[in-house]
Amino acid sequence: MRPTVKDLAKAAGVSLATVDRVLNDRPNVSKKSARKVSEAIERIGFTRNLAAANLAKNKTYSFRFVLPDTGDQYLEALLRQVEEANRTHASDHVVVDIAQIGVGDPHGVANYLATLEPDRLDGVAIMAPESPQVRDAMVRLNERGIKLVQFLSGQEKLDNTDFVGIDNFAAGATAGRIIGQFHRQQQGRVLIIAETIQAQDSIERRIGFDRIINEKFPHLEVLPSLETYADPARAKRIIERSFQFNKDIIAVYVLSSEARIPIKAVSECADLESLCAVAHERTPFTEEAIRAEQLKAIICQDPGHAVRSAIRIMRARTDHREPVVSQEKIRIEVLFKENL
Amino acid sequence: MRPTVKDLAKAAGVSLATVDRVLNDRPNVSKKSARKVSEAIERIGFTRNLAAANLAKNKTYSFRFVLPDTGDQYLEALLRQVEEANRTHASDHVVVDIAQIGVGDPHGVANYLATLEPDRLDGVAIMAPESPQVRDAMVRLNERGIKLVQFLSGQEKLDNTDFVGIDNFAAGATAGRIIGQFHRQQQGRVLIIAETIQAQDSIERRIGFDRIINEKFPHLEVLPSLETYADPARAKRIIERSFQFNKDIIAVYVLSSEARIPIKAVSECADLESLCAVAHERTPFTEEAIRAEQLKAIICQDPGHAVRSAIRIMRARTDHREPVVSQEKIRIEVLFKENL
DNA sequence: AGAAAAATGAGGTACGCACCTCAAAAAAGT
DNA sequence: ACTTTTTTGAGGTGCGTACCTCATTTTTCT
Repeated sequence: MRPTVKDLAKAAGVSLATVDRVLNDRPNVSKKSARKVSEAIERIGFTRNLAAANLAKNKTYSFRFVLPDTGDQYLEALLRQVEEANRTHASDHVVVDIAQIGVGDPHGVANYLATLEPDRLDGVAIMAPESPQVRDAMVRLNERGIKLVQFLSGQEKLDNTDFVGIDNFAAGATAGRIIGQFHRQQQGRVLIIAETIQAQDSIERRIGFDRIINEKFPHLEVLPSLETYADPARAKRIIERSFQFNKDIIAVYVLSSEARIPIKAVSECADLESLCAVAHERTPFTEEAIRAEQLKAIICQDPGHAVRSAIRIMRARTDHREPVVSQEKIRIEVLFKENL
Repeated sequence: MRPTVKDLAKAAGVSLATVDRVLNDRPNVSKKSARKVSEAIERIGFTRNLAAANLAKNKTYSFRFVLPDTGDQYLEALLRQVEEANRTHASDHVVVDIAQIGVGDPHGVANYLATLEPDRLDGVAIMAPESPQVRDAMVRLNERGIKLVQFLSGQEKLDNTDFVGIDNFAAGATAGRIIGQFHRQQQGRVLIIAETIQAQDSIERRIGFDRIINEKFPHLEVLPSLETYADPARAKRIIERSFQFNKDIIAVYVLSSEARIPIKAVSECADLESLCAVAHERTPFTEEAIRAEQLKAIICQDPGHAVRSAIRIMRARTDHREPVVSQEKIRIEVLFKENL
């Protein structure tokens, strides 16, 4: 049988009340008693029954995902996953909700974070671009005791803060590997398209991509990144011009998570099927495109896994447990038509 | 607040005892009362607090993984994952253990399964090759009330039984896609190696592989499967002969989960780096090989995810809940050097 | 109508823990 | 040695559920 607090009290030679004081950091415990208890914990291998503890505390975990208010398909998938997680965890006394915020306005995000109170919220998973204000607000959130997860976003990693997401250098390198291997003997140029290259993740992917192409596939020439600014007309214009000036484009790599605009623009001025196009994130659009062999590969991170991982981490932190590292590592998935 | 049994009793207009009788399938309940209770459950959205229930029942879940006793690296990884899961779930009143059985002997496996008692074991995850005896023993396990998961194995899927693993047709097709795309304009032959083609998963992978090569990359010729029977000397002999008779082998696909023997044999009679070699499962060996670019891609299923998934499913079934389908789907992962 | 059977309600105990009070003991300060 | 402060122990209550007993009511059967 697993030892209980009673066994622990007996083993430590103190009363239940003292054990309780030690376990829950209550005042008025002598060093000697504290030591006796911790020693006994080690000796008999006591672990608190979290279910019983939460029952007694009548605790419900409350977590929030702070996400951008853009409307792209990847974000929609995330929203769905959060809602699903909320449903499936409801029986677990875990409540998850969403706040969508204009991430274009770092000040607004910071203000929002400043309003969050630790008595009503246990943890926050934040997806927002790097910015000093937000960064600062996050540090202060942490200080107020709200557990923090940097979620899928191209932020610099804070100390003592968990991160859920992929290594974007590696993701870019993977794209480079695929495009390179598909064109081992064929010379040509690679078109790179991003929504904006201000985004940290796009920058990192680009670096990873360039590195492997230069090193392993130097017969390919990587063009400067085009920026669509999420504007279809602009995308069409600049991509069309690129194809005019570069007749030997043989591959396309879309850095950003919203592939729809760039891929549509490319399809209007080139024969997409004969190009080797690689994009990020599985969305209805990219899925359709890979089925039609317009995209040759998709590099993605499973949003469901990401959401669940963030929740598990916030929960572990709230319980003062360590998250299980191996489970929380988000893999860089590569999808072809066959393993969708 | 979440409704409790008390709220439920009040809402149904019956006593706590009657609610208890309904919830726990105890006798002596009139149809009318049963109906009143179930109606109230719907109306107020009652869900049993599982944590409290398990506390009251003092329940520990007990699950067992029945695995082959072969010593290959993939199996070792599985064993490690099960042990890790056992550690991390210990605080959850979940105990997981392992039985390793000579799967070469279906009779032995069936006998073993017959000894398992439902009062000491809640669920079993079985990894064993297809065989009528085993199949039968599994059905009877199910009848005795032990929850069953078909685990990563090339068995025909039983009705009313959960399966954890990948679609091997799709896995083979993915291998075909990779090899095909890497050699779009280059003619040549593809060497296929299996431990034995009796194994259901090897058969399925081969079919999936052939299908896509024939359809999309007909300039590649797929050779008949070689069988190593896990014997390095034999592997070397037959592979050497294959390379002698077929000078234009440009790719190698290893069907089985143990890639070490075939890949080593190939490396001794051909220049592995210049071939496009694809294998299954991430093991220390395949990882090393892909780092050295001897393997170009690995197709795998995350053993950690598989183990955790099996446990979650067995647990859900024991609680009479439905598993969360989306979370339990095992992805076909594709690894390159860059996204290891 | 009466007896037997079935259904119901009221109440208690337990699970492992958190949190509370109050009296008693031990330690610290004067 | 005395008072004050700190520490300790004993005990209780509640979280939401399972499981048990027993008396009482309702239904069913003859």
